Amino acid sequence: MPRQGLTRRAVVETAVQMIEANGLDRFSLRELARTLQVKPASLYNHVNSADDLHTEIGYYAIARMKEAQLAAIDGKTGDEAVLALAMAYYRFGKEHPELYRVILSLPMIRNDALQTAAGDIVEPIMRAMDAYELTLEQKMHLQRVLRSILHGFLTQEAAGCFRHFPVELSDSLQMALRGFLLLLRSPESGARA
Amino acid sequence: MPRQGLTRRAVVETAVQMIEANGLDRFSLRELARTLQVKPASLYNHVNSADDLHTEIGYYAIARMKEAQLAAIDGKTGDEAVLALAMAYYRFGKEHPELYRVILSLPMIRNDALQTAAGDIVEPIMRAMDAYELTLEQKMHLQRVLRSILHGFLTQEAAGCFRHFPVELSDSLQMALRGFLLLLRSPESGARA
DNA sequence: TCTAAAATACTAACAGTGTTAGTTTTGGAA
DNA sequence: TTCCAAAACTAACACTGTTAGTATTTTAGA
Repeated sequence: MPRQGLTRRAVVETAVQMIEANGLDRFSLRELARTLQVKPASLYNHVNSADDLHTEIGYYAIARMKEAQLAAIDGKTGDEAVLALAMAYYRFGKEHPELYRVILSLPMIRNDALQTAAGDIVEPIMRAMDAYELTLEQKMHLQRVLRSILHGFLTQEAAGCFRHFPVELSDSLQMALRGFLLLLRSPESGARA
Repeated sequence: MPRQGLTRRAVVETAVQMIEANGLDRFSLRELARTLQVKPASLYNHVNSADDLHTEIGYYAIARMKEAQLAAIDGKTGDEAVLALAMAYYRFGKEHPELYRVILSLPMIRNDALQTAAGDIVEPIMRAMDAYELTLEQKMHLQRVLRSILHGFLTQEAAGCFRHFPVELSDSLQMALRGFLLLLRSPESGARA
């Protein structure tokens, strides 16, 4: 049959497009194959398994997220950088909910590549905290705290857990971030902006 | 054929047992039917769909979680109550990771029953903040903040996002909670223990 | 108590999923 | 031009949830 000229890259990219358009739930290898005008089995020439593809999409998503965050903090320092990073993180989750779902469904434990991908998520946050006089250990704790806040907020908002209460979502997020800034300069973590 | 005497309740409970034992991923209606010594189609006499069962398991999980939290804050007030609640929330997520996954995979938007279930998650947190002089609106914001922190921490830890950094997990959590306590008594939220 | 109705379990099948083995076609390099 | 490896194919398997239609068993009413 006429060769489609598929590549691993093309497979991943159209998969991303389909997931962003129709959602992760409605995505399947068969639909992907149909879109690429190929039989399902042919995908296995470019991808080892559905899991493999899933992981690859995760790498792609993490790269885009890191990009957005680095761009957001560019030229900023201190609280301004931290807030800019936080909002960039939040915005990515809101604007690419399906890609964000892919990221958080990655089992980061499995292999080394995933570990370094996890590092890519951390890097912009660490950089945003550059200006603070904190030990590396403190920064690592704080980075976990900020990610918890942002990730928890995003996923609960997406799941609808924050509905039905007639108070502004953005105010809640602002309050959470204010708490993080308090932590950044609180005595026990020994920071100065 | 000999009737098994199944009830909706029994179906849900063995489903919970199977999920806690083998994980949510390995769970299926066919396995459930086999465990109950029944053909798959027979389950539909007690359950409308896999989704329906999933929702019912969610109710069960939320009830157990609420229980644990109310027990934890019993007789406590102020910071002590808040910290006890937070640790109970965290502990539930650690000890029942699969049930916790069921809870967070519930689309809380869908129907009214799920909305009230979402209320069950909120109630213990609101009660833990009883002693603080806060407006209802402030408490609602703060409740969202605390849930974000705890949920975000739990899911990222479970996904392995916190590995590979040689700093204590519990210290990170403690720092996050310290930040929340700071927020509780910060001027802008106008609280006093 | 006997009968009608409702509940329960069944068989058989469908459409969907990912995946594999084995086969054919194709494009490019020797 | 031949030959080989890559890429596409067909056909099938095992699994998923789900439905329609059919027995059987229990329950409720006359």
